[in-house]
Formats: sequence, structure tokens, C-alpha cells
Amino acid sequence: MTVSRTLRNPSSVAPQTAQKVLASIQATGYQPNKQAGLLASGRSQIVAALIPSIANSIFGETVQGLSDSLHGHGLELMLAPTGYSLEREEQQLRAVLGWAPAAVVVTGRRHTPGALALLEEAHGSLTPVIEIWDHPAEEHADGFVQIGFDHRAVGALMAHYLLDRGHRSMAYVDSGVPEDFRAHERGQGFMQAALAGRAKAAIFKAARLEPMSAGRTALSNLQQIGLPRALAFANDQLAAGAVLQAQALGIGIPGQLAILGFGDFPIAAHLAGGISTVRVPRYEIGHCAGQRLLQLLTRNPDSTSGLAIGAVDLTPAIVARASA
Amino acid sequence: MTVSRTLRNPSSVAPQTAQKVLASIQATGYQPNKQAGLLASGRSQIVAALIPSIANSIFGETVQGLSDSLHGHGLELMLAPTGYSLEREEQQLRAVLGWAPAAVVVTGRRHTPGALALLEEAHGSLTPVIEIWDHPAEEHADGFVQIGFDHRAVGALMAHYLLDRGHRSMAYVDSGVPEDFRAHERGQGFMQAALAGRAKAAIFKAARLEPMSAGRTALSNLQQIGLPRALAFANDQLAAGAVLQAQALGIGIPGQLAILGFGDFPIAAHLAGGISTVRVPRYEIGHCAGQRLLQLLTRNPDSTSGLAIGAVDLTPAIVARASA
DNA sequence: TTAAGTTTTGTTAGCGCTAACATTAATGCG
DNA sequence: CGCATTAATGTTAGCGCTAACAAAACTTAA
Repeated sequence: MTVSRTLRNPSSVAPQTAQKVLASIQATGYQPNKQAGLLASGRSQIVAALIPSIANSIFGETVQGLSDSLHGHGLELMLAPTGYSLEREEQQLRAVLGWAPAAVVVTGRRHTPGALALLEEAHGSLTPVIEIWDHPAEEHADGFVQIGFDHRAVGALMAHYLLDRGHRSMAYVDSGVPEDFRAHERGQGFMQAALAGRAKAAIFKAARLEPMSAGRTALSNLQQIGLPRALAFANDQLAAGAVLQAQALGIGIPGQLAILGFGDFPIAAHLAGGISTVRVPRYEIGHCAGQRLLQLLTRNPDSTSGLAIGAVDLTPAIVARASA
Repeated sequence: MTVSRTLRNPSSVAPQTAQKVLASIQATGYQPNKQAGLLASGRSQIVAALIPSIANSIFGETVQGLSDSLHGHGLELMLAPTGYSLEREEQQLRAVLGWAPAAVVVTGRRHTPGALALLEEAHGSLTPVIEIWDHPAEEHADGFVQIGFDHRAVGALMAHYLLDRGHRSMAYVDSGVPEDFRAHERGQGFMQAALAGRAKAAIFKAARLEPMSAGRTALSNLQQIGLPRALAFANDQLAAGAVLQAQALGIGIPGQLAILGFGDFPIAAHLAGGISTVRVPRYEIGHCAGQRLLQLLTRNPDSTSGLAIGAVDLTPAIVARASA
């Protein structure tokens, strides 16, 4: 018991006793068993994060941000990739909830009914639930903390950027990944704003290839059916592919064709004198989620207000470069 | 007890009893508490992975591979980023060992003495320890399963590739990250092989910038002091930066300067008609580690041979493209 | 000096599950 | 039909820790 106290709350132990305890720990290499501690206290120190994919540097940086926030607070990160599938998300959620996590971080606000029920149950039992990458549009909020931005609004932002530069004929090149809801939402926002701005606008769906290749073929195909004056892309990889293909075809950028990416990946800064793009706070989303989570976890546990709804809006800005 | 049995070994329960149990589980939303199970059985279902950084798509894909292998076998992934620091690795190792993981995956074979002791202790108590990304060179093996490749040998491979194409003046552009041991090792292998091949060779250290910028400035600086005929890079991002800078400076590739990257990232396939590079099995390393681990974990627990040393060599090949 | 406080250490029970064994039910066979 | 054999279910104890309370040691002050 004294050991347990020494480790968790040294001030409640006489200094010299603490010394002896620590010396013994050193000597024996004692390593407390966290499971037992958790079982006894009911409090786990695991944060479960459900992320579509970590191979992707979008979410990789988000996870890094989360992890950086958590580090040094005794919280462990349990990572469950969902492969962009809502079914697999539910499955993984079920699995990680068995660890009675201290908090749950999920990507996006779309979930299967089953997953939603599980999340609500967790939320009900005072486990913070944070949804990242999305942000409640006007429509509805589901009661969880949301950290991200409104993708529709960013789509509109992209359209306005192009409208402001005088373009009246534009298209949005959507990601080839059907499960990338967020890209679709940006497309919708883009269309709405473009049409409201009296521009000719369309959505073009990229092929389901590796993104840079998809960007190349998208540009070629668009050229066949007639290029608009400006293209907005679902991500920088697509945009980069398109830029390279445009260069190959002798299409002048931004003279003949303006190109706007999304994500602000390193490649965007370097290609064709710089691709204009949307600077997305991918690291910040994770970092902010971690901070919020620490706040919620260290808050007085009996003040239910700790779990209050609290969305954080990290709306990104456009980085103007040479391409648009 | 019957519930526990139904869940873990349904065949030991009468079919209709199992049905009733499952129905009740459905009805009540019962979720077994894994900690308690672990505490009772002594077997955790957590795989701890210590990775330098997940923001980086190198390790991101490795983690994805690992996770893909583990998925569906009831194993959870606990991720601990070490920020390329051996000290932080030890720290994180200490933390994750408190969860009594079923297996530990660490990056590389360099560790602090403390970390090494912990790993050996884990290994001694039949917890598989897998070191990824490295592979024992002639020198020594430390007794853990290693899955990766010999970076020295790959450095030599890169030099030979350039030698075979007739180059007798070359340099290796090392990563600007001092902690990137693996890049340094490749550089050493490169130098050795290049000199053995009677070529003029040198190592140039890139600036500690975002990699593409570092590649650009490296090329500019090298041009000042005199460009060799061929450059090998510590990674594709550096190579891509260099290619772009070369194009800007009007240096012909591969006419005036051959460029060889490392990693086979998407950008390498698309820039300047294709950058020749080393196809690194980043996903496979993780995937293979996961497979090996499952093998070790499902093996008859009393056959110690399960933990036998067993290195897997995933030596990469060079993808010849236009740049070299 | 002693009662009342305060600090520090010790005890007990139990977190939710599973290993090991005990019991009961079902089945086979002479 | 009764006994041995096997299958299915029930019981008990304990994994390693912590909450809650109990006891001891030490202070303080009347």
C-alpha cells in the first residue's frame, strides 16, 4: 500500500519512507501492473483513437499531434485503424471499449447506428468522446466534442477564392475514394458557392488510382471534354499530378488554368513555383484534441459539466501561391 | 463462467446454452472487461509498438502493415512514438511494459542500455521482441527477431548501381536529421562501395530543413563547390527537391547529373520522367512483423523455440527510372 | 501528563475475470 | 436398469492493485 501511495501521491508518504520505497523499486526493478491498477480503480489511462488510416500522412500527423499532447501525462495511445469503413469502425470501437479507455477519439461525425449507440453509452458514463476532423455545420450537433472544421464551408472558401480571382468557369476534382466523405462535402460546398457566384461549375470524379496518377489522368480527361479556367482539387496529391500533366501538355499555369489544392503538403510548396492550396491544421487537430482531452480528464470528476459540448473550430486558410 | 467459456471457446459449451448466452449478451450489451481477463489469465492482448514518428509516412505505412496483420486476431495496438530519441524510447518502453504487452515491436537495433535490459527481460519472460527496419549486418545479432534490411548493404547497392552506369564521381546526400542512423549507415555503405569501385566519392550533409527544401539547397550548395556526376540521396524527398532545383538551374538529368533516391514514394514516380530510387518495403516490414508475431504468439507456449532468433531479410531493390 | 488533533502506515475487501477443480447431466453399453 | 464414461455446468480462489477505513505514531496544547 505504501508503495502504491508513494508512486501515485508521494506527498502522502513520509519523505524518508518514500526514499526507501524508491530505492527498493530501483533495486528490484518493480514495475507496477497497470491492468491491476485499472481494475481496482476503475480508471484506465488509455486513450483509444479510431483513425481511417495511418499510412496516410494526413492522419499520421493528427495522431502525432494527439500523441504529443498525451505524452508525459501517463496516458497511453491505443490506435485502431478503420480503413475508412464505418462497419470496421464499429467493430474496432467494440474492441477498444473492452479496455475501458479513459477517452475515445473518433474520426468524423458519421457512424453506424451501432457505433453511435456505443459512443453515446461511453459519453453517458462520463468517458469523453471527441470527434475530430469534422465540425458541426448549421445542421446538427450530436453532443460530442468536435474538433475540426466545416468541410462544406471550406469548399465554399475555395470557390470564393477562385471567384475573387475572376474565374467564372471552374470544376472541383473529387477524390477517387468513395469513402472520403469530407472531400465530397467540400465538393458540395464548392458547387453551391460557385453557382451562387454565377460561375459555371461542375464536379469531376478522379479515378481510384494512386492520387498523383489520378490527378494526371483527371487532367488529361478534362482536357478531352474541355477544360474550365480553374480547378479545385480534393487534395494536393491530385493537384500535383494535374500540375505535372499540365506541364507535360504545355498548358500554362496559371495563365490557361488555375489550380488550387487542399492540404498544404510539402509538394505543393515546391511544384510549378508553388501550388495554391488550403492549409489544413492536421497536426493541430490532433494536438488540440489531446489538450481538450487532458482538460476533460483532469477536471473535477463529479462536475458533469466537464463533458459539456464544446466544438473547436479550426477553419483553415488558403495559402496563395503561383498556381491560382 | 459459462459466459466466459462461450466467448473464448464456444465448442466447450452446449450449442443451445451458447445461443442463450449470446442472446443475453445482445440484450444486455455486455462487454467483457479485458483488463480483468488479462489480470486473471496473465495474458494481455496488446502489442506495443515503439516508432520514431507516425507523422512520417515511412513509419506510418509500417504501422499500417502491422495493424493489418494484427486485425482480426483480437490483438490491440498500443503505439508509442519516440521522436527518434533513444532516451524517449526507453521512457516509453517503461510505460508500455506496465501493460504487460503480449509482444513488443521496436524500431532499430540501437537502444539505451536501460532499454536493452528491459527488452532482454521481456524476451526472457517469453514476450516476443521484434526489431524492425534493421537487419543484422555481419557484426552481431542481439537475440531478438529482426525484420528489415542491412542499410549498409543498401548503401553499397546504390553505389554499385551508379558505378554500373559508368559514373566515377559521386556523392551521397545524407539526411539533415542527425538521429536518422539508418540514413548514415547507408551513407557509409555507399562510400565504401564507391571507393572500392575506384570512384571519387563524398558524403554531403543536407541542412536540417523540411526535406524537399533541404534537397533544393543541397543541390545549389553542391553546384557551388562542384557537382559530381551522380548523387544518391538519403530519401526521395531530398531527391525530389534536388531534381526540381536542377530543373530550375537548367542542369540536365540524367545527362549532366544522375539522381538516385531512396524510398520509392509516389513523388519519385512522377517527377522529371521518374526518379530512380530504392523500393523500400515499408508496409511489408510492418506486415511481416505482424505475421511473425502471430506465429510466435499462437505457437505452443511451452516450446521456447518459439522465441528463437529469426531474422527476416527484406532487402529492397532499385527501381530504374529516367533520373539515373 | 494527557486528551485531542494530525500525520503516517497498515488492513480488509473487492474490481471482473479465468484456472483448476468439483459437481451434475447426458450418453453408452453390458 | 445400473454403472462407467464423457460432456456440460457450477464453485472457489486469486490475479495485483486501490478505496475506504482502522490503527499506530507523532504533535500540539491545555
